[in-house]
Amino acid sequence: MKLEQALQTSRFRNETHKASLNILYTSWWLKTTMSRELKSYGLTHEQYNVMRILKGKSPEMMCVKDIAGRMIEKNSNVPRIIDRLVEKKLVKRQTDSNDKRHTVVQLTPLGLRLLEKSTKGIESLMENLLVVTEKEATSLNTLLEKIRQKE
Amino acid sequence: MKLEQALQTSRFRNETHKASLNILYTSWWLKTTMSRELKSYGLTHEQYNVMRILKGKSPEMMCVKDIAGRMIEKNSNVPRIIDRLVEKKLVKRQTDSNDKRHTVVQLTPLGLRLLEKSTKGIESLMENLLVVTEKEATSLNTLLEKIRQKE
DNA sequence: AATAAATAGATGTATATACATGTAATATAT
DNA sequence: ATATATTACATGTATATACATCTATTTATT
Repeated sequence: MKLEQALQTSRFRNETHKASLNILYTSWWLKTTMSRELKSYGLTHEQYNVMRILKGKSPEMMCVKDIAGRMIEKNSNVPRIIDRLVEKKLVKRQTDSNDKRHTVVQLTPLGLRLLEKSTKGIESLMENLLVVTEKEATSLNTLLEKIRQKE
Repeated sequence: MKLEQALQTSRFRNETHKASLNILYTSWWLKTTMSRELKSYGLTHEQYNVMRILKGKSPEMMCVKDIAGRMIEKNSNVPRIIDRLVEKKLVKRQTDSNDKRHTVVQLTPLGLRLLEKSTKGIESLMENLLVVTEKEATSLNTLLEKIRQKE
């Protein structure tokens, strides 16, 4: 869908302005589509993101700060997301014995199984949804990093 | 900043997977940067978005549904965002006399002045921040619309 | 005209974001 | 060694998202 149609407007100052709205809209669309799929596993996008991060280091435990540093949205309130995962017994949380300021977190076997199932769902969804060539994706990555150059 | 650095990982299945994370991250970055600027005017990104939409049609009044259809995030709870704008006397809200189901909304002179000031701030911020050529921006727009082709 | 269906939006709930503040544990400075 | 600063995290608050449900009004059906 063209952005003009999605936002029901064609008032863009220039292509760069349009691109910024296009990024925000595409991100919302992606997140929404993924969230709908994740809902069938009882997960939110953020809970899934935390679990993916934990999987990346497993079977090592990770502290809250390290998880937060890998989150897409850097202001995520990771302790609270972990609260919900603990309630659902998808992760285990304990105080680090070496440094009691640290809270370390780990996927439970239940969490790992759910992550694997949901990841399959998400990956097949994305494969069908996002039909661009590797070359186009590379070009997109380059342009997005260019737009963030003053980060 | 490279995505690898932002997310502290280099585990991407392929360029398309990386692109999806890149879109989500760039969107978060953009939104955060804009929100910081908008905060100096006492506005959230969503409140600003509603006000921009109202300006686009002013001096006509707009109903809640029409505003919602133009929002970037389609699940925005527009009545509640308007609540906050009404509290701050930035918009005026009333029932449509022709169809009492409709609530029509309009910027107040105060709202219009604040919008003009904040828009100047946002535009100069973006101009300095997003340094890509028109050509690159066009190419980015094309790729984002391609990635959403199955929308 | 009376009834049913559709529409607009208000409102409720769980979760998340954004950010401020509080608290305990550890590291650093004197 | 004691005081101070820093770090890691928990927790509180306002606002937003995502979605369900309720209510008032209008439109369509019979």
